Amino acid sequence: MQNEYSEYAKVFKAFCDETRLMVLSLLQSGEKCACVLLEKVNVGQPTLSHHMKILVDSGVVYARKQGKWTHYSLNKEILVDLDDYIEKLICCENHEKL
Amino acid sequence: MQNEYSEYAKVFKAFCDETRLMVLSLLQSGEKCACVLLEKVNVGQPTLSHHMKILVDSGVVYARKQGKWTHYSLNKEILVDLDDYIEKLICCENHEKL
DNA sequence: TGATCATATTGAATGAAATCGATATGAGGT
DNA sequence: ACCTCATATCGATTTCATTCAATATGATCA
Repeated sequence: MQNEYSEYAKVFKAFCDETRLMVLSLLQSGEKCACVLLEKVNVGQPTLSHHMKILVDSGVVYARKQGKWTHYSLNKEILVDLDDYIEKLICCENHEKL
Repeated sequence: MQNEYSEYAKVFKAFCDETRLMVLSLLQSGEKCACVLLEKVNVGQPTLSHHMKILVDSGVVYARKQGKWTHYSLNKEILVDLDDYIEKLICCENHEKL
């Protein structure tokens, strides 16, 4: 099974972990650098870095390097796609292939 | 960290697996019994049953028993909640706590 | 009540994810 | 060149998920 579902499954994986959900929520108010995120989240620095990698690889978050810092922000386009995906599920029995 | 994020993380976990995404897509056109789902999905019967349990426990899918059969359908209310959750992330820097 | 069918559960194996301490990288400042 | 700071990677450990074969449950039917 190597289809479009595995693509979406990968994106949804970004949302499967509470630390990552918290990061996404923090990014909702705008771009943040890793050190700011680290203050708010209850994990160590290597663990946060691991989660940020998952978020970036899934496409949900952008990384922008500037000097020593890495600034993260939401990729709102992919969030709109996810929103559409879920809306199609909600939309009343229209028999359209997802 | 035992907060609202872990609640949503559990719901999003339903979407993390391609087999489960395929099931959700199949349910989009209406209620289906497990035997119908089993025909379409590339896993064995116990594995499908395991996935259906995850979907039901997360609240994304309803199970209705009728005689020998179990009929599954989407819980559209929780899908609307997810939709709202993602929309709040998209919505432009409004500083509202998620 | 015994057979059959649909589904659930159990137990075991294998694989993936989360976490952390230690260390590496690489930019800036002295 | 050296030191420091921010972040990334590595290696190991532990925990969690996926899968299947085997078996259990429980409804229907002969």
